[in-house]
Amino acid sequence: MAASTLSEVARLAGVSLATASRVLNGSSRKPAEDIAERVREAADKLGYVPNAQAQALAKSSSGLIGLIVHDIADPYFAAIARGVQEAARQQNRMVLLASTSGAAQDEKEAVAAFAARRADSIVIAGSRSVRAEDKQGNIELAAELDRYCRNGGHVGVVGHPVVGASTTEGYHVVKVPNEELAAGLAADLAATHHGDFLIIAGPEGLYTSDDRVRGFQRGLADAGKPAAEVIRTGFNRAGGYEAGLALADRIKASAERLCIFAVNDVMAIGVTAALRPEGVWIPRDATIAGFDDIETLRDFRPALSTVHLPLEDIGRLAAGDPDTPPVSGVVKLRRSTETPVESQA
Amino acid sequence: MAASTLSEVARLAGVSLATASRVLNGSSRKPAEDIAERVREAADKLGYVPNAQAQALAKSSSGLIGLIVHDIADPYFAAIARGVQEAARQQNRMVLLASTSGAAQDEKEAVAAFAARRADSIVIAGSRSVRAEDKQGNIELAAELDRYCRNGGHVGVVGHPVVGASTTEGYHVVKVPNEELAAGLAADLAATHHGDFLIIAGPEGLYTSDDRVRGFQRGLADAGKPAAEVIRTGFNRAGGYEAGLALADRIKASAERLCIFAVNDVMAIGVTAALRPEGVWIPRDATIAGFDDIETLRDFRPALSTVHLPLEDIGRLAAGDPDTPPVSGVVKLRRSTETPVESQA
DNA sequence: GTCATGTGGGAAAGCGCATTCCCGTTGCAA
DNA sequence: TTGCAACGGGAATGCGCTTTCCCACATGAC
Repeated sequence: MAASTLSEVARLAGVSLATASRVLNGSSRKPAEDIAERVREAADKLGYVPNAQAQALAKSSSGLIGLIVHDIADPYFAAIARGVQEAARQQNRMVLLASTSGAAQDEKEAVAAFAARRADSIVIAGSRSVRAEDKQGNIELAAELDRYCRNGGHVGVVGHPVVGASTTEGYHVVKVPNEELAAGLAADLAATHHGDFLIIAGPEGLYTSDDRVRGFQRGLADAGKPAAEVIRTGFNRAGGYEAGLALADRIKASAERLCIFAVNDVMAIGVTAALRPEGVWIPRDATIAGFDDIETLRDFRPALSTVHLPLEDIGRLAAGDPDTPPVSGVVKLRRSTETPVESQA
Repeated sequence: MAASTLSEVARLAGVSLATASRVLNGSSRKPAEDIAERVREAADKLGYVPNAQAQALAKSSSGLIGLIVHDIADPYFAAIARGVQEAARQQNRMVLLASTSGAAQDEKEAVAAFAARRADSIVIAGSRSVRAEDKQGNIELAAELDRYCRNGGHVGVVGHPVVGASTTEGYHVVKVPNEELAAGLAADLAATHHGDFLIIAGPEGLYTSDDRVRGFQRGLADAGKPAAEVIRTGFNRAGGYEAGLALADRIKASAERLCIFAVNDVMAIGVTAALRPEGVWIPRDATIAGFDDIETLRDFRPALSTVHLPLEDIGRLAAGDPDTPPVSGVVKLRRSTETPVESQA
């Protein structure tokens, strides 16, 4: 049994298709109340559910908003997704999800799929990359996006413009002041930490990571500190863990406390997790700060110093919500970078 | 400029609509290679992207799979969402997301919206509830689902059947052995813990919570222990936090260590977070176990004893992936329920 | 050479709906 | 009473595509 159609409803109510349509879906023309009532009754009796596909086809507007993330189970993206979801809800739309694990090629396919579904707008979260292996993918992605925009689509990108995208109509970037905030974090840390700094970053070419590294270094420089050494690894917990493992001996051997900046929270957690079984305690033997202020991680101990980012707002902004304030982060210094009492003075 | 259509492609290639369709979208009839090539070239030149809406309308199959969660930012749901997403990818579909914060009324609307989009199948994650205030909502939800199934839709529900749903064709439940696993957890804990047990549960009527409570009590009984006191609170971190606050004094006053079972991990984390500033240390002053084994929480210290649930698999199963093994959880005893050395013997 | 068979392309009929015309009614002013 | 505008309902068209049906042609066997 297929779902009942509008024409069935119209027939049962004894009215024309047009009238039934006008009654059931908001039209500017309002049929008389008695007729409307008859139509509604008929629809109710048949359990009529309008076919959104057909509506979309007829009106050429799908009520869909596409969301592209690396991994929906990553709390960073999940938080953004929540914001997008909320904005969609307000706009009376639904969100279409695509996970791509960050490959530009996959993202291109996702954009094409969204375009095929005639999504009203597309949100791309997740860091852009200029790595060589992504070059071809980036070009194709940019072309696909460009085409989508020219066909009237709206695109919201979190963080950085898609590499090579010519800024066309309907394309907007939610800027995240990664560099400034990282600089701020460095400044705050430099105020109390007197030893070396070390940065655990994602792979080179990842914009978000690179921005944060640059900002942090600038902050250090402004504070009159020497540049920090940079270790490159995966942009996730596993990457942090690995780096932590590699670092343990060095920390234990050194007399001075090291201040580690991991370019995102989950990496910082990974570092901490690797260091702990090695007997390296935070903040006693080393201090560490992250970035993002992931909600699920706030109960970690030692509480992680980080930079708070309004991820939900970012999602809302990218989804085109006009009432959301612009992105502004806040440095949160917590226990993980506290200077222990015995080493003060 | 609207996207180019199939008929434009056909015209440019000098073939009929039918032929173009057969070339570009998998049909059983394969046009001759030279013609096919011409069509593909034309499509390429025009940047043709098939209109999935129109395709869906014509073949009455949308390639959409709807996912209903309470909150996509909750790591539990995010993990399930990842599984659903993967299954969708394998089936060459896209997932449509809806967050409802658990209200049956909202879920009903989400189902209706999915039905309107002619989603091929719907996955409902999140706990069902028999609370009085959800009664009406549940009835409507069941009716909506029933209608959707009769119209040929497939529904996968995580955990428990929707209250009042008559098991129709196309309706399947991914059973999660909450009760058995909770019993297993209780048995394992009872083997080493000799004091009282206490359960921090979600609101009464929430199936998942109730099952875990019942299972835990049964496990205690089987081990010859008296039933645990049950505290009811919110099924989230805030609920756990509140309960922890209320519990702190009692724990401090008591000479005996209490073993707390929070019915999910985030609640357990909430409890721990509330207890910590009160000077109550886990596992020294009390032990605690959770449920779900949320990935993001695995780096918490003390490591949380819990029951591992294959959340991604659950998502995959609910999305109708046939290759996924059935759900089986595992009790994970970790540091949070370890008996400290000084109190042994 | 004829007819059955098969092959491959095209015309056309929808899929379910919104919307533009079109036309019969009604209300009101002149 | 007539004329005109405003109103409200219906027929028909089209959104972009799939698919059935039909037909022209080529091929083979007899």
